[in-house]
Amino acid sequence: MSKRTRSQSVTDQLRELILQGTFNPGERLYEIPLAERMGVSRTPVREALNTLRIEGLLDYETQRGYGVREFGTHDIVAAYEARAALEGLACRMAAENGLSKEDLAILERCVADGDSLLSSGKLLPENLARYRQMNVDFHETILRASGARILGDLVRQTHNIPFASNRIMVWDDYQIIHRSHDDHHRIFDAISRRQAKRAEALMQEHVFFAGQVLKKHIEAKARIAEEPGERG
Amino acid sequence: MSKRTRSQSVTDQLRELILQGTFNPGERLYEIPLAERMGVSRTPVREALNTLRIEGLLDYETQRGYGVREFGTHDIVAAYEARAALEGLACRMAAENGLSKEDLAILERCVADGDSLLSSGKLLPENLARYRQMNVDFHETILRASGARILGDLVRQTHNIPFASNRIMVWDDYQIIHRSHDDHHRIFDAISRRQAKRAEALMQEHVFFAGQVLKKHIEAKARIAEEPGERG
DNA sequence: GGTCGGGAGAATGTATACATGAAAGCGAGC
DNA sequence: GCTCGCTTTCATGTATACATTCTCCCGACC
Repeated sequence: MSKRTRSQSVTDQLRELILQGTFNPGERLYEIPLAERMGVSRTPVREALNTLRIEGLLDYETQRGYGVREFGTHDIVAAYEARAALEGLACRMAAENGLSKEDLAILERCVADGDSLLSSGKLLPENLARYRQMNVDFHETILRASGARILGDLVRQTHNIPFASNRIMVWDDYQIIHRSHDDHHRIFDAISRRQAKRAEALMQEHVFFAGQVLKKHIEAKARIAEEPGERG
Repeated sequence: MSKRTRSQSVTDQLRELILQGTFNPGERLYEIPLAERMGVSRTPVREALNTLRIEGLLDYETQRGYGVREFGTHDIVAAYEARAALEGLACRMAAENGLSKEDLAILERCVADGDSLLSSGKLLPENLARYRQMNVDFHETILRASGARILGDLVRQTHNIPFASNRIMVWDDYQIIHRSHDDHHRIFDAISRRQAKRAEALMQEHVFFAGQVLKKHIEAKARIAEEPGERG
């Protein structure tokens, strides 16, 4: 593919580290140690820090440097609500405008691929990556088909929250995945028939629901992590 | 206030230049001429270009530099639709959570100030800046009161489109301004009474309508600019 | 003993030199 | 005459040296 600069590489690495929770919330990030860790000079590191600040992952104060922004369940839910509103809007616009043959084919393909991957009654671990890719393709195609580049830009930003990325999913419940893929069926149907309002409502609910699932997942995890210490 | 770095200063200057339409759509921006023009080295210019790229004002390709992104009426309308969805969501969340005494007081004050500035039956030119500030305060207070920092971040991005900033308004029609301020009255009422859904709908319409007004304004301008040449 | 002020150290901000890669023009060969 | 490829030129990418400012600590003065 296309060659990437050190800046881009460092940005991606650092973003990944932050999204994975490598750093503590509020932890300060110093340029020089980061540069040494990444094996580059301060220049690409500074560009990466600036980039991630604008993407909303870092806090910054003039002459005082960068710190990892703190996120709570509240922020994650809000990000999903925003994403639901934005993707719902994109879905409506796409349905109103009508999709190109090519985009319709991509969506149809996504739906069919999902059917196939889920046909065994569960999602096999070796199919995880393909399912995830299918999901990303589905959503990005609709965003693109909306004809409004800004919507994609904004949605991408809602992924820049730890745990909120569309690459993160709760995989342990087949029922939930199945329902989610059923949403795709219905969204595809609504878009094909140019039922704009229905398409919008379906997409809103689809994304909102994913956020609720993730929220419960995180809260359950937090409960498990806390409980062992205390006892009744 | 706080001291600003050259990078921040250059970023703000450059953003302003682009939003004002100083550069032609698609025009390439070279680092060295820009640096000379701004009286700084390439370093702050590069940071500014990177920042504005992420903000969505510039296009960029590796090893090929930056260009001014092209925007059409379509993009502006889409930005307003996105903003309507996001601010509507923020408004609903604010109404659901309930506002602090201080925030309620700010909104009340904004409404009263607007009444006062419009009481003469028109908006005097010398009151323009104050009205504009009032409008910004009103919207930002609600965004803050939503409790979701990401919503403010996203909305700010929708302003980063030429002509789409909340600082731009169509001032030549008192009726429209009056109606817009009447929206503020009703939004304040809905938020005070914790009528979340009503607050959301009002804010959506408030922003959407502003976008439509702006669209007509731009189209009218374009028509005037083109017509003199042809005669039928 | 507490507080204010100065200085040392360190981190960020900026400039500049150097490296890398892209694009365009010129020349040679087909 | 056209095309391919080399070379030159210039813009971007990166490293590094230097400037500025913040922070923290220590000492003097109240």
